[in-house]
Amino acid sequence: MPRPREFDEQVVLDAATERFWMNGYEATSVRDVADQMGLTGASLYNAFGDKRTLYRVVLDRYAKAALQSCADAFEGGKPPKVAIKAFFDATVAELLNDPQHKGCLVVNTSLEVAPHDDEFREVVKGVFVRIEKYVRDCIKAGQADGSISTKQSAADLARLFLAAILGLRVLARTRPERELLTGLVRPLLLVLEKP
Amino acid sequence: MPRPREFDEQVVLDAATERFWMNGYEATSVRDVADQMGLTGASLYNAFGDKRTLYRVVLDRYAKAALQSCADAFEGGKPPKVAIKAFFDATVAELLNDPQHKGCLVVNTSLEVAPHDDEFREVVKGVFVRIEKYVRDCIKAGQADGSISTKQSAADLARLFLAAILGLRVLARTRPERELLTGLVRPLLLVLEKP
DNA sequence: GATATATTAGAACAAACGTTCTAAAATGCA
DNA sequence: TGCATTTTAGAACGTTTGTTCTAATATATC
Repeated sequence: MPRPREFDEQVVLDAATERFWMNGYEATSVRDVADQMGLTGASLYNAFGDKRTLYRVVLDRYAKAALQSCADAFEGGKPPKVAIKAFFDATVAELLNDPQHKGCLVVNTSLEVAPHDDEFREVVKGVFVRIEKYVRDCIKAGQADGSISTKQSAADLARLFLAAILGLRVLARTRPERELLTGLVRPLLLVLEKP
Repeated sequence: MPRPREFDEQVVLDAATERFWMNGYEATSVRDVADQMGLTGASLYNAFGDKRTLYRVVLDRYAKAALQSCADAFEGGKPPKVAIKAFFDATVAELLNDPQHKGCLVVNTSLEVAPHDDEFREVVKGVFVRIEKYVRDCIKAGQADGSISTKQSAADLARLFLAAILGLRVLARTRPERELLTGLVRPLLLVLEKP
């Protein structure tokens, strides 16, 4: 029987996530990420394959967690408008609570690696589509129970909210100012109100 | 007197822009960009300094052009709401007309290089702040002449519009679908209407 | 306790990176 | 015409890259 691993897979993957998230894919060398994980290069390759495969694992884990927090926000049985407001409040809080202003790994990936890698493009696209769907279903429920205006289609409203979520996550990297992020959410929520 | 240059500076800078814009900073090698410019490595270093300095020139040129098109949209004397709608229509058209879906070089830079380079961070920040100001001044004018609702502050509305612009430019890279981009603009413009 | 098996550490690899050097080529002014 | 100066082309520089190889190490079963 083999010699057992000396590391905890979840712990070292958290470390790898941190490094890629902070520095980006290209700017992070295998030695960088291996050091942060506390592994030697050979152990990293043995356990996770090459750099790209490791990044894929890291991104999948991150995406899964992100979508889970979406599910928590939108499937908790809260009234639609409350759920949406809570989701944005949580997003803003999360972005402001990160002292390193790493933004969102999926958004970062969508601009850095997805453009020249179809597989990663599909991962990113899938996350965006799913977020959009969570929001759209929530808005539809609100329109059905009369709490949300039907002046605009749920599809278009969800599209706008998706764009705002991405815009938030871009701004959080360059201008992580509380007033900016909280301020833009205020008029956004207004589009849900009836005239 | 010196031997004259064989290349047109504006032409080769356009070529460099294309390459960096398409591939990103880290994923573009000096040989890549020199080939696209039609220059040898030595000529490139002689004329523009190192890779980072060249990227800085490229980004500055791009930012200047982007802000000029903002000025054109917002300082043409059009009624505020018309100007804003025209600006978004032009943005969407520009993003959809690019078959390579390169998005926006400033936004790309804001996530790839700005996070670990203070100088570039300031450039990106400056562009975002200026765009926000164009929009804010336009909205203020609309609120003053009564054509735009005063229910939300011009500051917050401009923040939302800035986030939407950035969201548009992120989405255009992964999901360059006309219905998505035009659809999200519809409810956005609604927040300007009076109740 | 010996064997089989997987992990480890660190050296080693070729390729690609950003950058600089060497010489030849080309110009305007003396 | 020749001098001074700059650009050019392409080889060359030392690093760093992603990846693999070589041994030595450590365990679970026999």
